[in-house]
Amino acid sequence: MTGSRVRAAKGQGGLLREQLLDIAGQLLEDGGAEALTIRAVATSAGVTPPAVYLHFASKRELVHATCLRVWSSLFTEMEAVSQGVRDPVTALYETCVAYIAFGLRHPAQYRLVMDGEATEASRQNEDACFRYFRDKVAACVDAGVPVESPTETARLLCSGVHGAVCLLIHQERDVWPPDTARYADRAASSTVHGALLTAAHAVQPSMSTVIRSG
Amino acid sequence: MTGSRVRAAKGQGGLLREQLLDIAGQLLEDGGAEALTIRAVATSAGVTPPAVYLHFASKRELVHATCLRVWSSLFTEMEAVSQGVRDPVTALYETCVAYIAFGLRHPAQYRLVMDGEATEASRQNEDACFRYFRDKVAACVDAGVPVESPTETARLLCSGVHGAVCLLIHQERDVWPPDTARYADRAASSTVHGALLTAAHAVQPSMSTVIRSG
DNA sequence: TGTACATCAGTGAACGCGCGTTCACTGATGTAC
DNA sequence: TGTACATCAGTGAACGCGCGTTCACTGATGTAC
Repeated sequence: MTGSRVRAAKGQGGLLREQLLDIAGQLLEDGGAEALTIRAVATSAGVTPPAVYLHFASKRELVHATCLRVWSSLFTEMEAVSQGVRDPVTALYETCVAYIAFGLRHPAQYRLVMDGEATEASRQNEDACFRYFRDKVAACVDAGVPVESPTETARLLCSGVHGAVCLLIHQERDVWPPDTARYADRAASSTVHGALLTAAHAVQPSMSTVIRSG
Repeated sequence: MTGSRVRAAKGQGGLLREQLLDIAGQLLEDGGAEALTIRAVATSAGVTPPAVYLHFASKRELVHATCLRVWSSLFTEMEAVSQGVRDPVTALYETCVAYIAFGLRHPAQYRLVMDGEATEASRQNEDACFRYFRDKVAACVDAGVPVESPTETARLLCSGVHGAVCLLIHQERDVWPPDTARYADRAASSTVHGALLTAAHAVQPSMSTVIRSG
């Protein structure tokens, strides 16, 4: 792809590492997980495949490093939206919207970190994500929202936003749904409502409980 | 695996087709999607790889036929649980539980049909699944549950149950959560609550709306 | 200031692997005469 | 009743493919003397 690359200066071999990660992200974005191969990354960087092994011990490590970048972006975006939001339930809602929006903007990246093989670091990041939601729930509890188990509630939230992302990623983009932002909104709303309501009184839904709620 | 297979009688070549599909399902169950190869299916059936091509034109068609079987099982199980349930919201809830339970019982199959490449038939089945949920929502509407858009609500339901399945599939089985049945229950409850509540008054959640609901 | 040397960022060719798939062939079995 | 033949369910060996990875090598550059 590139072709005209100048060899890095003596102490600057590490530059290629960053470049390779940039390219890995781009390949992922353009062609999904199966487009992310050592050969493609190397070629696109204007370098031969063995050069990749100067910076990553294996493909696994390249993928792993790519995943860490994705997690990092996700956390950054989630933290940004709830800054300065007073109402903790609204903050939780905004966090969900940010999560869903991130997944939709970077579908291949999202799939990679969620469906990829479970390394120790990936498990730690998933855990951090879960804890992030749980802390947001705890803030709601502090503000008086009735929640039996913040842990269980956080799981419901993770499940809800993940499902919303999956469903939208899976669809052909231009066909469905007509309004992505609206869908993300509704999905986040549904997730928060459902999780907190279920957390408040752990009962199976029936017509009476739902109608009363409406 | 098998080894001692007797060649099918003259008119009975089709028997192998069914056997191959059985084996494909088993391989999927045991080793996930990447264990499903022409060679593995053939070997496990006690037959050579080219024999598979007597019954399937390509690997793609074998996978496709496997997917159709999975969809069929899912539909059967969903239809079974809501038979004879009076309360339409409860019926909807039971349908969600059945969906989630199916996904947890057949994780590899579930992933294959959901994440696999989109053929025309797979799109039709997804659509049928979506319509199934929408019909259940329509039944709620008929019974007086306030729902702005059954279509949008059905999407939220699909999203919710899908997320619940994904999250549980993704975890190591014995580690989390402690009680799978309870989780399925809560996730279904949360999904139905959230979807119907969001459908009733399409607002973003805030502390006031949630506390009033609880 | 000149020169030998170690270091470092790469190259080029090749390896083995498992995969889907193809092709020419085989051997049993029902059927027509 | 016997025999030639078409049919059909397979076999066995091989193909090309792209992949991750390895190995011996190269050529520029900073550094020690």
